[in-house]
Amino acid sequence: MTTIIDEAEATLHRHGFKVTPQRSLLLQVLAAQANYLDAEEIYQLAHAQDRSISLATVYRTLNLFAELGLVDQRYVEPEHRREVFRLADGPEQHYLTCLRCGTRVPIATDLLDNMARELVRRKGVTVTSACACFTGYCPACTAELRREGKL
Amino acid sequence: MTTIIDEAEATLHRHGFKVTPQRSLLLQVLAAQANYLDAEEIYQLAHAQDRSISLATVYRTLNLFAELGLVDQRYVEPEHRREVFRLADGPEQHYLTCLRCGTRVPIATDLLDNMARELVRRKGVTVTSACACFTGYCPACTAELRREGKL
DNA sequence: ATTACTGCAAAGGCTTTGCATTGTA
DNA sequence: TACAATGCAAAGCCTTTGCAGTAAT
Repeated sequence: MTTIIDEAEATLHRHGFKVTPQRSLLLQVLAAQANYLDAEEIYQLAHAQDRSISLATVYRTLNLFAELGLVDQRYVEPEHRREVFRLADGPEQHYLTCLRCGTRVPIATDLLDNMARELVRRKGVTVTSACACFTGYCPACTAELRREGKL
Repeated sequence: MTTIIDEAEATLHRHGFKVTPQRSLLLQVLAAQANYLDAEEIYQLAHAQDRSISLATVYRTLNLFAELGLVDQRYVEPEHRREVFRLADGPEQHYLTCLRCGTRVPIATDLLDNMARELVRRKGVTVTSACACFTGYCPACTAELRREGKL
């Protein structure tokens, strides 16, 4: 059985890139995560397993992976300045970030797909990628704030 | 008749902030623009009218305006790292940025509103702000690329 | 043996901040 | 007059890059 990691390494190979220990390690780290992580977080996780890996390599590798379509490279609220990455396994995920507790609530992708489709229909444009970031309150905090009469 | 600028200055005053020439100038610059501008662009426009204004003041002022709700502070593709600002006059505007010619195609706000509403209905969250950035091709480039058989 | 990849440290781009000065209220 | 706001320059934060050494194919 071929894993995502195997496939990714095959992609590297197919494009003439070398499969280095650092790249394998980063694939392994990414494969173990469901959520988007920033470069620093990815670096920390990798560094814990290989003390010699550098942040520069993490950045270079993530950018390479993004070019090859192996990872989604995005921005999310509220740290909108920082890039986050996730292994491209399934459809891109979008979130609402809770202002109160920081939770990231996933947004059903069909909502965004519908929006993109409608946009294409109405305007005659082509959509190649979309980024939707919502800020607000998660269900738990919404309920709590309502209880406190603050919403 | 009270202008947007008058109202903004009244807001400043009401919150105990001083109405300085720099703030008035920036309001004037922003009021003359329909689109989102980045800090540097705003600085250039202001600087043309007042050689002594500094970029630091532009940043501080824009952040203050954002806190007071006087401007929308956003990120747009493909310069997603750079903040852009626009006087908060009417609903927030979202765009699809054309990869080929750089045009920004406005996205009908009802699409995003619908999405936010559906999100609230399905998940029980509260949405306080939304950011949608689409990347792709504008209608003209979409048509051209189709003609060239590249789409 | 090549040529790409890595680590390190320095630089880059955008934004913020410390401090002395200026100017509004 | 008092305190906020400004300009300047330096620092901060995230990311990229030059270079010499290292390693994958």
